[in-house]
Amino acid sequence: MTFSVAATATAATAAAMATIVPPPAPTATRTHESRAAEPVTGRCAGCSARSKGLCGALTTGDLPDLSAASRPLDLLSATPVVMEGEEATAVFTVMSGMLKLYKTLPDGRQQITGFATAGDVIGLAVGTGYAYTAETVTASTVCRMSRTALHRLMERHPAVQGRLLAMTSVELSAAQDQILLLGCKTAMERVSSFLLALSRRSRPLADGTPSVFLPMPKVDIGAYLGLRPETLSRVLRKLEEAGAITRLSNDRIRIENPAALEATA
Amino acid sequence: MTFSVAATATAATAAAMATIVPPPAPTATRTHESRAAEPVTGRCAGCSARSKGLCGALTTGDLPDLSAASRPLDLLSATPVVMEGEEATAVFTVMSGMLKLYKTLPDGRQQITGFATAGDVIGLAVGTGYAYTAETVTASTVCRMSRTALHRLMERHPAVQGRLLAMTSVELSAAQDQILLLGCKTAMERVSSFLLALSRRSRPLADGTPSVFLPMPKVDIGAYLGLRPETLSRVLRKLEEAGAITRLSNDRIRIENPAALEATA
DNA sequence: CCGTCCGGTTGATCCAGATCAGGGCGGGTC
DNA sequence: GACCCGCCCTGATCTGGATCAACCGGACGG
Repeated sequence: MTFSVAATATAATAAAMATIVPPPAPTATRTHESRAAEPVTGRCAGCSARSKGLCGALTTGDLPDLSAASRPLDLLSATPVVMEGEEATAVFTVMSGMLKLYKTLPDGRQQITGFATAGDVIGLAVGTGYAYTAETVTASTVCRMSRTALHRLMERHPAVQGRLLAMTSVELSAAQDQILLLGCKTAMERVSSFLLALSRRSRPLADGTPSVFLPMPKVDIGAYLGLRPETLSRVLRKLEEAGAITRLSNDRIRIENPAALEATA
Repeated sequence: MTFSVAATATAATAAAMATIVPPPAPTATRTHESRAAEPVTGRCAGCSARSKGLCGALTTGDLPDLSAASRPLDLLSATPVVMEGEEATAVFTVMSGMLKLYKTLPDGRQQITGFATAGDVIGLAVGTGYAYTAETVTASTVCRMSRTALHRLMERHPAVQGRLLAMTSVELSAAQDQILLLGCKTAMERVSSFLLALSRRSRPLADGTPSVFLPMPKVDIGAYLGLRPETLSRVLRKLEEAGAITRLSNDRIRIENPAALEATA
C-alpha cells in the first residue's frame, strides 16, 4: 500500500547507476563502495545517522535487520544518486554531506525542491518513478536500501512505517512553506527566510553568534529560491550593508542580527 | 508517533469553531449538524466518500468503528473549518463541495496551497497547530474526526496508517509539482498546467470534450498560481483567442485543444 | 610561469507581470 | 423599479527581478 506499486528487485546499485548516467560535469564522478568487509551486525551500530531517519525507529536489538538490508556508499561531489522518472528501486539515507533534489522542465529549467543532509531519506516515490533527481553537492556518504527491503522492514517493524509517515508529514509541511515563499515573497524576503531557516538548523560559531554553511554554489541557492544568482548576490550585499549578516568566506555567513532578518522575512 | 504530539481531547466541534471565528464575509456563515438522528452503523455505509480518503482503507465490517468516530457537517460557503496555527484537535474528510487551503503572511498576503474536494483529508498537522487555514469555497459537507479518534482507529486498523502515508506522499508530490510551477514557470505555463491538471481529474462533457469546473473566484485561482487576477484574466483570453479553450460560463471552461495546452505548459 | 575556466560580483538594460484606474454586469436588497 | 456591491474584464503605467555584458580572482593544467 504505502508506496503503491511493489518495487521490482532489479539489482542495480547506486554505484552502477552513477557510472551509467552521463557525468554532468567534466570533474570525475567515480563512486566506490566502502566498508563492505566490516561485520554486518556492527556497521549500523556505529553509524553517525543511527538515531535519525528511518533507523531511529528501530531499537538496538533490530540492528542486524537494518545492517542486512542496507549498504553504505561513499560518493564524490556532483554524483547523481537517483534520476527523476527512473524506476524507483531503492531509497537512500544520507549519512554525511549534502545533496540537492531538483525537478527539470523539458526545456532544461531546473527547480531545486530541497537540500538533503544527514538523516534525510531520499528516493521515496509515490508511483514507480522517482519524483526528482538527487545529486551530491559535496562529497557524501549515503546508505542504500532496496524498496523490497524497506517493505520487509516495515512489515517486521511497524514503527518504521510510523516514522516514515512522520518524516513525510514534516517534508510536506516544509514544501508548503516553500510554496508560500515562492508564491508571495520578494527576493529580500526569500533570502532572509532561507538564511533564518538554515541558521535554526546549524550550530552557532564559537563566540555564540549564529552562522550558516553554504557549500552549494550560488546558482543552486537561486534555483531553490526562484531567483537568479545575480539577484541573490545583490540581495546578500544589501543585507551585509544593512549589518544583518557578514560574509566570512564564500561558503560561510555569520548572522549578525537575526531580528533584522526576521523583520525582512 | 505519526503526527507527533498527542492531541488533547478538547471537545470543540467544527460547528462551534465556525461560529466562534469572525465571519470573513458579510454573507451568513451559519453551520448546522445534520443526519445526527440516523442509525450510527448505517451512516458511513451510504457515504459518497466511502471508498475515498481514510475510509477506503477499512472494510465494510469496520464501518461501526468509523461511524462512531466521525460526524458529518453541512457547511455554507466561505465557512472556515480549520485555522492556521490553532491547536489541531480534529481532521476532516471532504464528502462534497470544495475548500481552499491557504497560508497567510503577517501583512495579509495569502498563498493558497491547494483546493480540497471529495475524498481529501484536511487538518493533518505535524505539530500541535494546523499548518494552514481551510475554508469552504462552495457549500460543502465534511466529516469530522477527532485526533484521538484517528489515533485509536490507526491502532485498531493498521491499514489506516498505510493509507495515511500513501495520501501524504501523494500530497507531497503534488506540493513539489507546485514548487516547480511557482519557481520556474511563466504565467501562461502556470495557467495551462493548472487547467490540464484539473481536466485530468474531472469528467468530460456529454460530447466527450474535456472541461473543468472552477467554482472558486478568480482571485483564489490567482492566489494558488502566484498570479494577480488581472494576469489570469489576460492569460485566459489569450488561450481562448488561440483556440485552446472556450469559456462556457464564468465557472466552466471547455478544453478545445489539450495538445495546445500541453505545448504551453 | 602563463592561459583557461568557472564561480561570483557588478553595472546597464529590458520585460513579464504587478499595480493603478475605469467600466460592465449579474445578483442581491429595499 | 432603483440601488448597491462583488466579481470580472480591460487598458495604461510602473517596477522588481531577469537578462545581457563585462570583469575579477582563485583553481587548475600545461
